[in-house]
Amino acid sequence: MGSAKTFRHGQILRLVTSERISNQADLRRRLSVQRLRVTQATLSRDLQELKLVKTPEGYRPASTLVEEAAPTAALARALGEFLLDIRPAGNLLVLKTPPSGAQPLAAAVDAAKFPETAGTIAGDDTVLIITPTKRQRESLQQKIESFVGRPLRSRAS
Amino acid sequence: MGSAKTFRHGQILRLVTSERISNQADLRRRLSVQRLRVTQATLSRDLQELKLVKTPEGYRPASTLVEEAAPTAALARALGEFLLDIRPAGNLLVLKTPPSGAQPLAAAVDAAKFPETAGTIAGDDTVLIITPTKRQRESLQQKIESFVGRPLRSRAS
DNA sequence: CATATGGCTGTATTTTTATACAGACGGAGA
DNA sequence: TCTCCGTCTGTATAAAAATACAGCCATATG
Repeated sequence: MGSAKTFRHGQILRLVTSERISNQADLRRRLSVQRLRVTQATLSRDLQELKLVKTPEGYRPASTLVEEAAPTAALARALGEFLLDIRPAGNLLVLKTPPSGAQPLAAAVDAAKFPETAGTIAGDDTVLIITPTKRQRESLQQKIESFVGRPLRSRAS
Repeated sequence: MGSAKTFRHGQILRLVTSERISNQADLRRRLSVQRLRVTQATLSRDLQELKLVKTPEGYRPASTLVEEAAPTAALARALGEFLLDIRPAGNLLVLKTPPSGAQPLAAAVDAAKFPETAGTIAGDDTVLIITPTKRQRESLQQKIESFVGRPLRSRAS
């Protein structure tokens, strides 16, 4: 008998793909229905070996975690990659990027769906963000700056 | 001041994408370097809001978890999708699939690298698995059947 | 056969994460 | 202004997960 573990792994995979199992005690209960009695410790090891990670929706194979992350994650990446400068101007916010960086950055800003943005326009190395009021521009600017972890060139008001 | 949380989220995203952070206490330490002092409880909430999940390689945005799962996970899926019947024959194991299902199923079997398999041959709707001995075929068959959660058509010996 | 080795598991415990609860704060409206 | 509400956070605790350690069993080796 050396296939008990393999068998159990198969059952675990079936269970987690077919129903929502939110913790190891849960998994243990489901398995015991199938005459598989093991301890939580063993399941902890099993889940690691199967590369299943715990998500709010239960355990998932790492590969199928294709759901969208919070859009802010993409924005943080885009800002880190493209943002050179922030230039506020009344109710407008101008973001400078390297050549051809504006489009992807603007896309990320759009995806973040900030309530302050009335609209964005992207050129080649410039993104223009339009907000209804100066106050909202300040709010948005503050948020965007919070995503940037390094100093920018200038930010004269 | 309502952007403290947003700022912290940005910093967290930067941290987890740039370095390997293996638990919340760790994250807490890194943040405190940046003058951000919060408790573990807050970080637990933050990570949930940012949809970051804990993996052996640190916290990751759910979307970028593109690494390969354990090959058995892929096999379980492939079996669920393609396997119609298991037909043992001495030291051979024949898997029947729907039309054009054999190639992907065989690929998954190969990837699983069972020690019993001497080789596999895939036609259009048939996978032939060759094992050195009948005993090994039985072992492999048992494993494969363990991955299947539903009854199959026949399995006459 | 006797001993050694490695894989697998359970027990007991530690470590990590989630949450119940309450307080602080700011904004909206009377 | 005062009160109500909702958001955010900390404290304390509960819940969940990981792991140190030991034992068991099967196989390998002399």
